[in-house]
Amino acid sequence: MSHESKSETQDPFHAHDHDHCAASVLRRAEEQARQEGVRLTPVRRRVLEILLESHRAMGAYEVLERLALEGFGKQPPVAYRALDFLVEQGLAHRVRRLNAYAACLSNQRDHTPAFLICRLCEQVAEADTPQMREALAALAAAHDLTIERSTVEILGICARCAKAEQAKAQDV
Amino acid sequence: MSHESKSETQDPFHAHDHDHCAASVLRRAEEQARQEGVRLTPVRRRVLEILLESHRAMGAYEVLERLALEGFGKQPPVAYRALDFLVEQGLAHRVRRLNAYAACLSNQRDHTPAFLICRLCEQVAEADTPQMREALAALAAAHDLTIERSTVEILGICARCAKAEQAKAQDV
DNA sequence: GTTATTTATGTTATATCGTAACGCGTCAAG
DNA sequence: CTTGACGCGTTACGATATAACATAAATAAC
Repeated sequence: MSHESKSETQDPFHAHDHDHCAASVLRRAEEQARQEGVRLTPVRRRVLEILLESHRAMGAYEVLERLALEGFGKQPPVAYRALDFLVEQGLAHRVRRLNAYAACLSNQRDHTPAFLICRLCEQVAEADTPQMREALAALAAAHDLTIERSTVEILGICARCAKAEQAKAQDV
Repeated sequence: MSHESKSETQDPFHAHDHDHCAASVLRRAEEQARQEGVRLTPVRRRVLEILLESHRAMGAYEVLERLALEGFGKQPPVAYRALDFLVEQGLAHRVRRLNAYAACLSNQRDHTPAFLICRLCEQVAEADTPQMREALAALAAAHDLTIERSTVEILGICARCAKAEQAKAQDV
């Protein structure tokens, strides 16, 4: 198995070493928790692992179902609290268009990436470019608004799914 | 009353002729409905008017309450349907961060503006710049994603509220 | 080491947001 | 003047999210 992945810019829409990518996020989570004096408890860690199983964004209730099966609490706050913790720590992100959560794949502590969402396979990629940061800053400046948080989400169809769709259309 | 407003880029965070701004949107709505062969029925028109009363984004149930008081239906679908219609026609936008809706203040038929939201006064401005469009396109291209829809929302504090906060702090 | 304090987990209950499905009325086309 | 599409209203429900409180575990104070 090749380890060519630059853990900086994982892109689920293209081939990557997922085991490596998941493990590296978990390692970072542990280290970060130690450093910041917060606790990566079993539920919290497990939720992160669950999110890391795929690059799909998962709804809170979907996560909760998994937790319940594994002997954790069965009520919504259990999932929401763990997810909120992960989001606060920058270990996961909330994808508003989907009312769902995805593990953070970057190494940066405080970043507000853009999300690229494939409507068909539901995979989510994050991206953080200077160009976008500048565009956001320019907008805010033009309106005299002090930025506190920003949301950038792009919904579309990834290359892999586009190709698959085309193939399907040909078959008919 | 001065009519200096360029109906292209209304900015609720700064002084503008609101009556003019609301009236011009309604005029556009009527014309557009005629042209596209869709009907701006009483409920639909009223919802647009309600949204236009302020530059705040309103929740569906908030709109519904108003409709109920005025003798329209009292059940959620009444509000959601009218709002969906307005969004489809590009006469209103959905602000995802707030789970709420705001009247469209631009004249463009199909546009996907960025939203600037003040956390304190809850006013919402829309903005559509080439720089942002390019940043979005670049992101999508970099990930081989075909854009279908995009969401850009900036939450912060507008100049007016920032000033007010400062004044309050001084008083203490 | 024991006690006090904080933090986390689990619960019940409820709020908030959104939609499916159906019946009736209205309007425009033939 | 009928028929078919559309819109409005309803009931009922599903999905998402949070408040409030009890218990247990971890950390801090003594």
